[in-house]
Amino acid sequence: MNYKKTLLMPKTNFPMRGKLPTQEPKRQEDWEDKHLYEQLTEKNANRPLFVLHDGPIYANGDIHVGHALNRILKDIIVRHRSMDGFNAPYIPGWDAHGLPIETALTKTKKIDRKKMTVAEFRQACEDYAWDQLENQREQFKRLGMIGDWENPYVTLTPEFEANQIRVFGEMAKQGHVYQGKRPVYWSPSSESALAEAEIEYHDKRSPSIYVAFTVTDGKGVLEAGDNIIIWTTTPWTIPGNLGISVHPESDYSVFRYEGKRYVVASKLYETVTEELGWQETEVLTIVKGEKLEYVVTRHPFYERDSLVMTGEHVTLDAGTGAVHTAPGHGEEDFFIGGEYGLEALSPVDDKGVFTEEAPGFEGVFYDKANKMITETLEENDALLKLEFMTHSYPHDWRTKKPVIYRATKQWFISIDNMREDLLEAVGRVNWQPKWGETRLYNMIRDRGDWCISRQRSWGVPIPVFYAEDGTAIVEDETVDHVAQLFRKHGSNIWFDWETKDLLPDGFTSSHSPGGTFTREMDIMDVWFDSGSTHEGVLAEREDARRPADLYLEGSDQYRGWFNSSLITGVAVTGDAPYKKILSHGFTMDGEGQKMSKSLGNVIDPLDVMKQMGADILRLWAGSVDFQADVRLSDDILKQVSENYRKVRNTLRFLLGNLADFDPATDRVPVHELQDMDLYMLECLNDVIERAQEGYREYVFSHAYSAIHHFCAVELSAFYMDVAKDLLYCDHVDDPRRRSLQTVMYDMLVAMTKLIAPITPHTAEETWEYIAGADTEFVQLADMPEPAVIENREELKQRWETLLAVRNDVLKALETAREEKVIGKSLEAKVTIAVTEPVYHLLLELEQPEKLFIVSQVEVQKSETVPEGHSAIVDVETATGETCARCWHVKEDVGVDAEHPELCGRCLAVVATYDLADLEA
RNA sequence: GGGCCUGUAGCUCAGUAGGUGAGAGCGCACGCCUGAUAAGCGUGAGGUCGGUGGUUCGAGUCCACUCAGGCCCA
Repeated sequence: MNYKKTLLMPKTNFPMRGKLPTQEPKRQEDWEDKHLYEQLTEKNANRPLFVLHDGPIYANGDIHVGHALNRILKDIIVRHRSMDGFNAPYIPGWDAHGLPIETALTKTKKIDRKKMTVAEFRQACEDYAWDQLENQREQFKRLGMIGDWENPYVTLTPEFEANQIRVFGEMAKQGHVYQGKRPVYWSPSSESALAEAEIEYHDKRSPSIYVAFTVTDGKGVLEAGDNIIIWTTTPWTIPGNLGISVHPESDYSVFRYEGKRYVVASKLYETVTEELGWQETEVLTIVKGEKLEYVVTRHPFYERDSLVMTGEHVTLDAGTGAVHTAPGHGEEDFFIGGEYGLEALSPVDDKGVFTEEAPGFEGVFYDKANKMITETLEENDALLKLEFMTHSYPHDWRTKKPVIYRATKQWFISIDNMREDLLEAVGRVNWQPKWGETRLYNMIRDRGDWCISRQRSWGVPIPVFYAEDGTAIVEDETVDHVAQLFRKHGSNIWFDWETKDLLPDGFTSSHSPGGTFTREMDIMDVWFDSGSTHEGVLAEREDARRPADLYLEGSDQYRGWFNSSLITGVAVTGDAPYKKILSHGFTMDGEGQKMSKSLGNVIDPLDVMKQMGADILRLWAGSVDFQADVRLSDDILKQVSENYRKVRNTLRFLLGNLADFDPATDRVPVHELQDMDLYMLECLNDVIERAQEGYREYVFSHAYSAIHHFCAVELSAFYMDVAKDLLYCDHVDDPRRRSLQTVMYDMLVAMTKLIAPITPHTAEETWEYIAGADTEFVQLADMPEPAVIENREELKQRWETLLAVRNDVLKALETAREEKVIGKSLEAKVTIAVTEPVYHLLLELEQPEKLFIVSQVEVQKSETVPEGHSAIVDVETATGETCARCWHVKEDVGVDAEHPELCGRCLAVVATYDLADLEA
């Protein structure tokens, strides 16, 4: 007869394969329909708050794998903390202002900015931003993220803008805000500043000139009358020249030509003299660049000094090694000039025409002035050579005309007067990894002032008014008023309303006797937007708190959000807006190289979710050491899928074998558990402790490996393999079986909870199948507590010894298999010789053959065992008949005539079943 | 060029405060099972711990340099 029907085989509808790509979206809909997030916050309402403050994502484009990594990590934290005794809200954030949106709009959509007002254009930007937000929101939800998706924070909302204005006002009040000059890309043809992204390079024909600057004070290194030679392709910037830069580490040659002395970098001496066509030159001496610092030369045609400075930016691959420096006409020039206290002289107006600050050239277009200036240089005997060359030069991407560097008035945040406070605040923050502190510290220590002006449209206006005499008005009264207006009407009014309507009623100023005012048209750097989230979100919302417990972003944000938030936070509250910074690395390809379209090694998270499922991507994120850079490739995903399968099948096996187990009635108390089951409960305790520590300390890979290792090694390869015989063959109510199931049930519940933060879809799916699960969603349950077990150490040692014996048995069985003595292990009888203490352990086992999954075991004492082994194992064919039901080879098979194929044990079990029922 | 970081088996990770032979899982190879079956089990082969040179009785673990990657600046 077929006794298979009398076996208690695993029974479950939990599918072996998850079909994640199609199942996950349904589950996500279910979460939404049943308001899982609201249920969660309600349930945790009275628990301590844990605020993970979300850094805003820029509202443009599809999410990439970096976003996915960042947000999955955050979701793991939120989900875990929510199950670990905290109220952990998640408010997703979007950065919705800024140039990329302007660019996307003008580029992809057919919008002609020139035909619309600023306010209209800004409205178009806002519409676009909301569309992008919607798209990204769906993609994040597809990742399985839990959070307040209906009420995210968005930097373009009136409340947020109002708060941002207040941050600005507070900083102004404390004297951190000032107006200064700084060179920016300027397009005379558009009469506006351009961003880097609006520049394209084309070939341009330019004059190339060598100019001599005569030394007036050689500082004991050079002689008055010596001539430092510079080279430039923009003669028109000579009126703005205030200095000459040399490299401190390079050598400079002083040489004689036709009675005059000249200076160039030694490395370029040959090329320069050749270029100038000078022969019979004579090198007189060589000076290191740093010695030339503070040498004074005379401007070639103005009555003013030109100072020699040293800078690392000076290169020796072209020119003379002495660089013409005009702080108002170049970024590097500006910075080095700043170090030496030079002003950003920029005698050019909006149209690119020289002002009276450039005597002799007033009213001349800069490009036209090139010739005049060159002639003036020649008249002053300073021009050594003129020729023309074609080179790559920045152009306005819209008008295709060349652009220039021009210093304009900008608003700055002064870092100098708050640097000490910032550095101290850095010291009070908890950093993970530890080096984050050094990194941000160095950055704050070395950073210059923060230029917050942007000559753009799509952003928060700088709330400054100007009086008739040009005085800037930044007062509490005006700033607060603007903030209130923005909160009510949005910031578009800044561009729509009359200036007087933006000022408080009856506002007057002694600087405006006529009572008229104008307003600043620059907007704020978007880093000011995101840097204000602690005010606009943490301080504003009921479900948040400042300082946040945690900020978690990619390591690029030390320069970005961590930085800007610190500055505004310290200014507004006196301290950092975060208690802890956790940072993650970047996602590289399988070889550790950065992903790029051209290399074709980019992995799209949307594809991964479509093909494998969000839980696979999440499991990847949970498995890697994210504090350094992480790798992602098809092979890595394949491996993650394999590991997922292992965990999933383990859960499935547990479910299947608990089909007849009702925890309410079938549970066995801990003190009545079989020893092996108790040991496994102890193993579960271990996993719980390790996984919990991994989650709590933000080392998810430890939680992941603890869970996976437990499934693969402890459960699948050992416990469940051994348990099958008892589960299948024993009587349903056999206490040994119920003991097993009790532990398996606890394992199932605990494991489902433990995987929930990383793979919520799979966890919730499993939860649905668990009989007696007391919450609707596992997310609403709490993390498992380790069971109370006595003599844990002793228990562990006992079983570790037994498992070591088992290893030796398995090896011996494999050898026997190779020698064709046996096939499956149940065909074997093993003789195990062990030392005294182990001998007793084995004897204490009621049925040692179960542990080794063999049919018969004989235990012997041995004085010694070979080094590295626990036992001497001999394998032979078991004696007797194979029981048709339990497949063990037994001597007592056939004792009952009615069931000649059964062993005594199976006979007893079968006797309790109504076989007729089973046949039917 | 500067600041910070990473580099242990094909892959993902462990390697405690320097000290018995460098580990795990996955993958791979070979085999078993066919009562977890597009599953399960076993055994095995894989590493000059990026490289070089030091410190030390002894270094994957400390120091210097170097190579390769990465983030942020210039």
